Amino acid sequence: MADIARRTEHRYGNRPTMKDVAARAGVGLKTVSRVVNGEPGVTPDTERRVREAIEILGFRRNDSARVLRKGRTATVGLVLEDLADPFYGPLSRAVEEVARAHGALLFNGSSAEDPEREQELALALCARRVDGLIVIPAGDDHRYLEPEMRAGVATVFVDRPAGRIDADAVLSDSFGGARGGVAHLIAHGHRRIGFIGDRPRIHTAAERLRGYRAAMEDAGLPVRDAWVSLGSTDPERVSTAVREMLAASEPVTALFSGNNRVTVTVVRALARHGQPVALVGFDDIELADLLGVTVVAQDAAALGRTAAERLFRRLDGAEEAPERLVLGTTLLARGSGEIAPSDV
Amino acid sequence: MADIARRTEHRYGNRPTMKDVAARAGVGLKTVSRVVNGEPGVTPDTERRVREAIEILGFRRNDSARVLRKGRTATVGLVLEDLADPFYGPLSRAVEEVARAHGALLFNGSSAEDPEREQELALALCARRVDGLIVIPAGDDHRYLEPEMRAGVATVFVDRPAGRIDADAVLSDSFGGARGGVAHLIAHGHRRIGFIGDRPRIHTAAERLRGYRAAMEDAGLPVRDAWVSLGSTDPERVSTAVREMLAASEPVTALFSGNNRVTVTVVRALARHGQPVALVGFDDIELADLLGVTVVAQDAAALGRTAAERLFRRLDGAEEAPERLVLGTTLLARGSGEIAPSDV
DNA sequence: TAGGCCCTGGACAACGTTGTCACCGCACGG
DNA sequence: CCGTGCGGTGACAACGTTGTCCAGGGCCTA
Repeated sequence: MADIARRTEHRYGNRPTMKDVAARAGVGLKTVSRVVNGEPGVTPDTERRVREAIEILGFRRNDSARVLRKGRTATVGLVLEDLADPFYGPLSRAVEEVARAHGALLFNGSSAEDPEREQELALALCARRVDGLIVIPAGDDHRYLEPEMRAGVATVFVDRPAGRIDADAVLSDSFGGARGGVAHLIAHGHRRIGFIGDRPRIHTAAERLRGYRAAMEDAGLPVRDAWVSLGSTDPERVSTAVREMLAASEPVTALFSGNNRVTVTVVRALARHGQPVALVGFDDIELADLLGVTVVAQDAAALGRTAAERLFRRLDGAEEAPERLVLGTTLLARGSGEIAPSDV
Repeated sequence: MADIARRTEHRYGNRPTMKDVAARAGVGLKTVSRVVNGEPGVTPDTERRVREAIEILGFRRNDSARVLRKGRTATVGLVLEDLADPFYGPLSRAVEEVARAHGALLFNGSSAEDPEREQELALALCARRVDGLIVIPAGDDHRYLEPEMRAGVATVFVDRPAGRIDADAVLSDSFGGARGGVAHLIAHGHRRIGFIGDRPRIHTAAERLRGYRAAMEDAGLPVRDAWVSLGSTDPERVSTAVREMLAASEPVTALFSGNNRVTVTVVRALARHGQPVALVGFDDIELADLLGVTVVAQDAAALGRTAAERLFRRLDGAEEAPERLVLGTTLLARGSGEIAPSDV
């Protein structure tokens, strides 16, 4: 009686366990375990009785207990920046597909570009004993993950490299992509080009800025301070930056925008502006083809897939040294990047 | 010795446990547990020794064991259709935010619109003993979840209702939204309006079709078979449907598209078509404002938030009867829906 | 100074599963 | 006819944590 009362108030509700199934089927506990796990050494008749009992009781194995015993969770965690950002959806989905192929489930979490929240999330996932972790860094110091990695949590960084530790990273070629995009504008006759990017402490943002400067320098062009704007991707800020660059004493005739969110705002701002202004954006955007927006596209799904494959190779025992993989970008010319300078 | 060897080959690598911490700090196991969980009854000095040991050993509590003991996992699962679809990103993010506020982590999985995969995923999550489940149904029979729900897994369906079981559901007003969108076209003078939607076994697709028919009937307009196209959202198929409707013996002068993916393809197809054709789409799309696409917008984030809040209310003990919540839609007039019929 | 109480700390069982090992009965070979 | 081997089965410990309960010591009060 007391026993029943205790079970009833237990939080799982009243889930049957293997013990219950065993009692019902009139067999031993271990035999149930064997049937559930498809292990050999059970007569067809016994197996049938066990399966009946499972069916009747609605038993489902408790993977928490299984994990505790086996040590592997068949679970990986993905810490990204913002699941609502259209760039991360395909990336996450690609990771999921690879995980699924390896029989693993996926935890998703957004850091909201906050280093503390990234750490909190990553460590919570480690406490859940994920087998592996894929992290899109928000912070620039990942030493907090060292004990975890030593303890066997496979870890791969994506989109941006890890800070202050040696770890796998899968990146897009931000520097080369931006350099190529800006060179494209220069090739179309532009000499005063503006750069509107994200906060420079974000690795990709800094790399793209570096690519912009490199392309300008390659062409022997100066870069005025008024042509570079870095900061949040807040539409208000970006719109202001666009307005100021177009109204500066040496106004720009073309813009390079540092990521998809900036590009969206810039496109809107330019639509309100009367004269045509050339634009190349980093990251592809849905419907950008119809709007004729030229972009430097990166393959988000490939980033996710590559990172996940590397993760599972490690989980399968590969002992390679940490490596940095860089994926190329593609310039998609659609019109906005091929507009000629309006004055000169 | 044998003990050490066994530990070493254990899959966690060599993670310290509370026992190890206790030994190191020279206290009892339970005292470590108390410190880790912030329970009272530990002198500051003892606590300090324990914390030092934790720091040195790099201990992190094993939540699998904790879960086994406590019965609650502080974990919820979200089964959606495709994380790469821009509609589901914000929804997922909204669920995550609510989960985070309740101290829970989120499993994400995509069913790829495959009922079997949906079931497989949902049951795998139940085996992991998620406290709750949010499901965007791919299938139309969810009786397989009955044992789980009886066993205490809180379950809320989103975007589409559950099939053959009584459960909470949070939906957008597909019927009303479509009816309003089509009425908008009619109000602008259209009498021959085409409908291009998703497979009709999907609840929302069927509802939107019903809304279309209702609006036409309200206005006393006939609906020709050639004006209705249902099937996959494959661009090939949708483009063909657009072409055929515009070339039919009674060609349509306006189109209503059933969801974001269809709309994207329709916009592309109409861009290739010479004459202007009116269009209203269900679901908002990024940059649709710049393209001037009139849409019936639903609030994906609100769907996710509402569902998650309901889930956690249940987890907090609310014993309300299953309920169906319907969220309204908003018609955003941007130009494409206000084009007058080209002939008549 | 004795008695009781509170505060701190630890021993032990339990959560539900899996790995190890030993047992039982039967067939087969010597 | 008995030993050997093997296939089928179950008892038991262990995974790492938390809840229960008890022990010991210091302090307060009568």
